[in-house]
Amino acid sequence: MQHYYTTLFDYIEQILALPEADKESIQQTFKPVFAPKDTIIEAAGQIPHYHNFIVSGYMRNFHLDKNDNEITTDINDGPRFFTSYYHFMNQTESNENIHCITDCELLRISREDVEKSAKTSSTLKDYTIQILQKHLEEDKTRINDMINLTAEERYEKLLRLKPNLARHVPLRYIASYLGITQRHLSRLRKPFSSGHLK
Amino acid sequence: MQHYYTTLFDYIEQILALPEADKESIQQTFKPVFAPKDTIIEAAGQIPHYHNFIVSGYMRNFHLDKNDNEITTDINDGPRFFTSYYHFMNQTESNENIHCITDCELLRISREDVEKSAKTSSTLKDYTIQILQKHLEEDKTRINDMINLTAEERYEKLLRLKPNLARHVPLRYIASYLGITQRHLSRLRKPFSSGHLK
DNA sequence: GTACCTATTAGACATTTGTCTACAAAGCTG
DNA sequence: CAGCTTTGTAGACAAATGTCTAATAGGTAC
Repeated sequence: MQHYYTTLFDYIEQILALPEADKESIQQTFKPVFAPKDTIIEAAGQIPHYHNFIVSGYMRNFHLDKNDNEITTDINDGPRFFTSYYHFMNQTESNENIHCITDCELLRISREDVEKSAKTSSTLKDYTIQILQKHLEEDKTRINDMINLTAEERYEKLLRLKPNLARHVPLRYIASYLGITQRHLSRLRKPFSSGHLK
Repeated sequence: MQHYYTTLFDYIEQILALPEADKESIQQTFKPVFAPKDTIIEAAGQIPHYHNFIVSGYMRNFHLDKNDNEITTDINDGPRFFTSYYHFMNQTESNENIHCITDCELLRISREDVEKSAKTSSTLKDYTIQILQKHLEEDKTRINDMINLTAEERYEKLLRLKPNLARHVPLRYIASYLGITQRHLSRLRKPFSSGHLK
């Protein structure tokens, strides 16, 4: 299980130095979990129990709209954090399901252990701020892309930034994530499929 | 100028208790500024100097696309913070202009004073985390709306949540913010203009 | 007041995207 | 292998949205 932690440490240390004491605290509070494909690790209508770090694998957020269609609002792969953060922190009912699209290796920490760590670690808040800043910037980029780019450009960009995504994530999730129908994504993919993509 | 600070204190205290010492520190580090209509308080291509709190007035973020068209990515009114936060914190070059659409009353703090406050205030980080969480949740809602709602529904929602906005903000900014052309917004507005809107 | 802006609306037409439906390919089960 | 389900593709048409252009209305300067 050690590679779970080295992945997390590497991820954090890209942003911020991580004192040895914090590493030990992380090893005690973050529990490794293997979630097989199609596990729902947090369900809509419930208060999120854990803050999740994806070591490896693909996950998504989704909810049901008024017609019971699944709306996929986010898709990501490890390594990175992936949590209904606001509802986890405030312990309010989340409206989103967190779904393992593939087998996933996770590290997760409970709300109580976050509280405890906040008392012992002097750097936890700094790290939290950095992560929130990073996610905020990602979301701003995504909003800009929704405003500026056509559906085709958004799809092209997604392929460019995450070339393996289409190999692991069903297209209907990707279509929803891009804000278009599956019919239209299929149309957009046609030019790509002849040649450089198999 | 005291109403500037009471507005900020009220805003913060909706979220978190604000010790008297922090109030004093805020009065020393946040400077009141009156920015007349059409002031650009931070320009694209430069490192943001200040973290801004809008006491009153309407502001927007915009940048130029490849064809030199203005893209408005955000519009907000006071009271709230309004800053290119990521670039302000990391002191990197921002790609966005911050523009006062109307006369604006602002409180702003320099990067150096943020550093200083971080050392004296024990609650600054907590407050930063809360604000970031709040803004992150707002952005997630906006992404969801871009995915789920039609242009008409987004416009209707904007009118509902900010009924005064259309009275103070030119429609071309609103169109860009909604991710549509001005031509199309004009089309959407037609049903509204007969009757309940003057 | 006249001339000149700027903001907004709108017609005509093109393009993008959605809806509904059907079908084919791939995977799963017994 | 046969049957079933899931996933992706696609035709035909409709609706939403963009492009280009022009027109109108308000405000501002002189």
